[in-house]
Amino acid sequence: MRQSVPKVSVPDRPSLEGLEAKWDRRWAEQGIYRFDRTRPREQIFAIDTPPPTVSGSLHLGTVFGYVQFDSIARFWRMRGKEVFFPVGWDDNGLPTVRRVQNHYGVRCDPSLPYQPDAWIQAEPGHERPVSRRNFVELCHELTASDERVFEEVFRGVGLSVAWELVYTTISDRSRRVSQRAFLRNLARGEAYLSEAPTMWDVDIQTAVAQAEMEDRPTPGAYHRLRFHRADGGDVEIDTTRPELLAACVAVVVHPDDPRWRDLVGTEVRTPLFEVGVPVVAHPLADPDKGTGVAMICTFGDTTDVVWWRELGLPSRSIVGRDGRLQAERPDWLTTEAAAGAWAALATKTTASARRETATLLAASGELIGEPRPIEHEVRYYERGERPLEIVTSRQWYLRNGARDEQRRDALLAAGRALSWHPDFMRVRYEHWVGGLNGDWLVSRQQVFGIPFPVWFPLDEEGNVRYDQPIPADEATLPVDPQSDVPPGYTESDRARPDGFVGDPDVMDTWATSSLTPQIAGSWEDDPDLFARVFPMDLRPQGPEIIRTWLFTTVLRSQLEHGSLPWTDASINGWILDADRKKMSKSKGNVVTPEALLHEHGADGLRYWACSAAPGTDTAADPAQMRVGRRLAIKVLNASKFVLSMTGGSGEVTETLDRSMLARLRSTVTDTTAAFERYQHHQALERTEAFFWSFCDDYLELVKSRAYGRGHDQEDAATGSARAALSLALSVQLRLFAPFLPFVAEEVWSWWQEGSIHRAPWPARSELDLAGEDDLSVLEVVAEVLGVVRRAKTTEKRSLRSPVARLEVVGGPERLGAVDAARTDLVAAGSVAELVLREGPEPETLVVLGDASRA
RNA sequence: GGGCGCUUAGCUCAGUUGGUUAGAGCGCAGCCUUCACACGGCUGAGGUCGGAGGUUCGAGUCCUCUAGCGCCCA
Repeated sequence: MRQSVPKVSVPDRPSLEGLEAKWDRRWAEQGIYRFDRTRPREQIFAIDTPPPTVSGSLHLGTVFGYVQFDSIARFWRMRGKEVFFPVGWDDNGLPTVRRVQNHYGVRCDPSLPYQPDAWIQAEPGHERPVSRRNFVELCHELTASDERVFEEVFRGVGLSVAWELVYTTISDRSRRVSQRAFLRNLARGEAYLSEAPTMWDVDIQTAVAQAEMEDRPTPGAYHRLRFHRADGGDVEIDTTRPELLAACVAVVVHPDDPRWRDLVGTEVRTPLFEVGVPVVAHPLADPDKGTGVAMICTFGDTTDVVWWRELGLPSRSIVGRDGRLQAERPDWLTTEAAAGAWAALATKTTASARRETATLLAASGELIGEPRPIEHEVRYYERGERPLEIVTSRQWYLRNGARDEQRRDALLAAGRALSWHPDFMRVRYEHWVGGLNGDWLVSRQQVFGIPFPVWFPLDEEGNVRYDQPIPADEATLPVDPQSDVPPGYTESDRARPDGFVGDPDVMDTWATSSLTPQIAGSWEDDPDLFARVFPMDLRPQGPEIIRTWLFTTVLRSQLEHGSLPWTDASINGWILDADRKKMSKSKGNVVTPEALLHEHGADGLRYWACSAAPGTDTAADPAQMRVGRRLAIKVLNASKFVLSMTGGSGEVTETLDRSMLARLRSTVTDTTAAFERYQHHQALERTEAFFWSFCDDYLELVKSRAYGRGHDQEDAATGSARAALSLALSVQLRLFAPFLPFVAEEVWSWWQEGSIHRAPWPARSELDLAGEDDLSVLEVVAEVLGVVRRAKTTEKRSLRSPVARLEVVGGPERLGAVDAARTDLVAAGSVAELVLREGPEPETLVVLGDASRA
């Protein structure tokens, strides 16, 4: 076991200042993290990284997650794998639209003409209308500058990203991949167009998918309405949505409810509008709610949709896409009273129509009592501000197993085949897949997004033939059907009878994000690359997007490739603020990564992130970052010390040295196993624990010998210490490299060639120790040294003060261990006389020297 | 209402397949300065692992019930 030491160049006062900038620049110059695409698949570790949503600032949670799996990436790279570590920016869709509106103070008005050389200044707070194309240009402009800011942060925290692989979700490549995948879904019958009731955001004016909805407690009120029976009696019905009375198509009771059995099959008349509606029975009617009778409207909530569909009821829609009651009187309102009531409600928003309806009902005597205020859960778009309405519209859907048991089972099997870290996250996937209640609605009515690559023919009367979509030719992708022309037509055919129209909708952002492996791997554009990286190894992501990003990626991969997109998924936890509250902009408790990076340094911030277990919610704790920074400084100083004692070369012969290396060897084993199980926090903890005992005990014990005091410079014992120190430092720096890449690289550069981040991961074989002697020596001697220190501290002496007599009592093993390190122990403790005595109980007795000589 | 997770020292958290006196850091207390480190070092005090019951030779670690918190889905 020989360790040859090359030239060493250690700064006088090592410091963390400036390391980030220095090494980021050198890594870029030397292409340390560049992806070598010539390597075969089995030598590649491919990561499907989450593209952060491009907005004003990078969320700390994004940095937290990225740092964690960067440590994994660095481990595998040192392990000899070529790591495919791309990064993408999600700059497509509503968040970008919103940001552009707010940043520039503009809104998109598609009716305006394009202004080619418009110079639009940022005037937040305004709402200046601009053309669609000008708006899209602003989207590109702003996201490009946001992305530069994001990249700076990512570089600042030392992510080992292959920057040549960067992609954006609005780029031509992403458009091409999204559109191609959609065309294939369409060709295989997995995508279809359907006109159906749809959850609709009335402000943003777009359809919303199940995955993007959430329930929020919202104030409402029960109104008790008087419906009229044919025999002259009344039926009382509670509703929270009286404004939908004109849309009432039936009233419903539970089939087993004895109170209303006679009513079923009869007809009742609605209040105000005097429309006859049937009384029907359905098990979803809750006898305990209100009077046990509910009105069915088209559509007040999703239960209405179920009743409407299952009972074959007619459609009487009155709410428009703008969330207002329609202007013209519905043709089923025929009486004079009905017309009068409608006139008072037309064009009102649902909220004000609700109040007006209550007034009208009170006046007609058909409102019983006062409305009773309640708070109930109401469905919203997660980015929206008003409750969702249900409107009927034509949308694209993708089959996701909700209506197909075989497909659903296949998706559940995929979830079981995937390795989850932590494992319990799998349950969230299974519940989501098991609870899907409809196919995936992928179309959105928005300005900025990836258009559907289809057109529709018009018949001789100018009607759109939605049943005969014209798909784009794959070779022409990406296309914009608003400006491009379908095969076999010319631009002059647009919007003419016997001509065509382009599909005006864009895809849901998840319809693109679900294809990140295909985008990053250049599916079809670069088949050689794709074959080398797909299926990938790891999908790291946050827990909140299991039902969206993770599920949809599995779905698309299964539809297109019939395989899982990756073998492992690692789910990181939430970031909470110091008070353990979830960080959010509205609470004003968001801490920016830039500020933390500036204050604690990259390695300090990384230490905090890597200390957290996968899947565990974690507080943004500055104290933990300070600890990390302190560790990095300690690495600098301890390394400087170690390197001051190396020189020449030697062989590790001393038992104490061998004992230290044996412990390091088991640290390497544990750390490697932890990384292989995606338990980066355990790897860090083991490495750190070894390092501190290395500094506190081994360095203290060995430094006198390593200096060569009282020996010739080339003494074998000195040579042994120096070789062991040198080897231990090399191994420890490499163990720290995934967590503290800057300080590890800095120290490495003092005495080694090349980057530590391409150096081999420490192997047990480097620490192969011949011989069978007792390797617990360090443990025993460190314990004795601890007793000596305690004695000095208790007596308030300096640790350098002399010990007159040190007596160690114990069995032969204990005494043998102490004897093996006798010289080191005596030197480290300033011991005048060391006595070993056999005895039944281990004991250590310290007699301090004369205090005056201390 | 269903599901998942968490509950370990004052605080923030580790604790792998159940196995010797339950670990770390912060904070706290005391001590030590200049020959690696004051952006420091050493030493110490402090938990019986939310509660109850069970399985076991043995449980923080498995099972049942229960309380509180968080998240997801109804």
